[in-house]
Amino acid sequence: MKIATWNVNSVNARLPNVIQWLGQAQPDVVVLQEIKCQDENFPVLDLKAAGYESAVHGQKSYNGVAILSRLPMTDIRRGLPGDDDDAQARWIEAEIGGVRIASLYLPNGNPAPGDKFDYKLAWMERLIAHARSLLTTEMPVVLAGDYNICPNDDDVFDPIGWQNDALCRPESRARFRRLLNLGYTEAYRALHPAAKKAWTFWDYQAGAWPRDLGLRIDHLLLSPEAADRLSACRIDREPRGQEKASDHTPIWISLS
DNA sequence: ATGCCCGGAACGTCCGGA
Repeated sequence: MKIATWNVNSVNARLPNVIQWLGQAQPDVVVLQEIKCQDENFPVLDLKAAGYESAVHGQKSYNGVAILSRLPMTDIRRGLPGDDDDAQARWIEAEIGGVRIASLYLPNGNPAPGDKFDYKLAWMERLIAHARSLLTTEMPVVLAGDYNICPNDDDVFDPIGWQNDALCRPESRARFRRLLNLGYTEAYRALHPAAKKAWTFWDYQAGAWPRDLGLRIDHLLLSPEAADRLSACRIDREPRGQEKASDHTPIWISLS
């Protein structure tokens, strides 16, 4: 089972890139972030023609997450539990082929400190609580998406310059480590512990892509039952170099 | 380094992104 995550920075602006990549990479499941559209504007029919069913949790203009799957999806749940007043569409999960798979878009949190950083940290507390509860199902769990966290200094092109950014601050990293301490495995580092410049994001500005100044912020976290089946994890840089690219590129795992 | 870019909403520019 091949599972990918990709922050597409508007699914409608990115549709040709997404369709092409699906045909080339042949993932079974892709979780998307920043679809930037309401449910009724999600390109369900184009993706169905490409072989994928869609589960969507959209929002006007900002945020929005979705799951694309070649296999049937059941028990679809929208919204991260823990705050009924949270209107931001950043979480959707479904059961697919015996695996519970989530698409998450963790808040950016800048500027820090501030209200947005407080929201990020509070969202992470809810994520930790929900991730803990999912472990009790004894089903393989894959929590995939844009975490907006560089877990360590190797995951940012300029760790000193970014040390006070919400993506790198110790409060953000500490909560990410708490997720791992629950028993989750971060797939890329598990298989590539010493890899450098394994970026998944390059800013549109300042020539970040041609200069290879990036961040590693898109992650797949695996419960023990899923981690036991992890056989590959790769970052596919090719889509970032295309015309009209997203600022993120896909990262995928294979489960045996 | 956040001025540079990009998408959405909207139609002039601002917000959000990371």
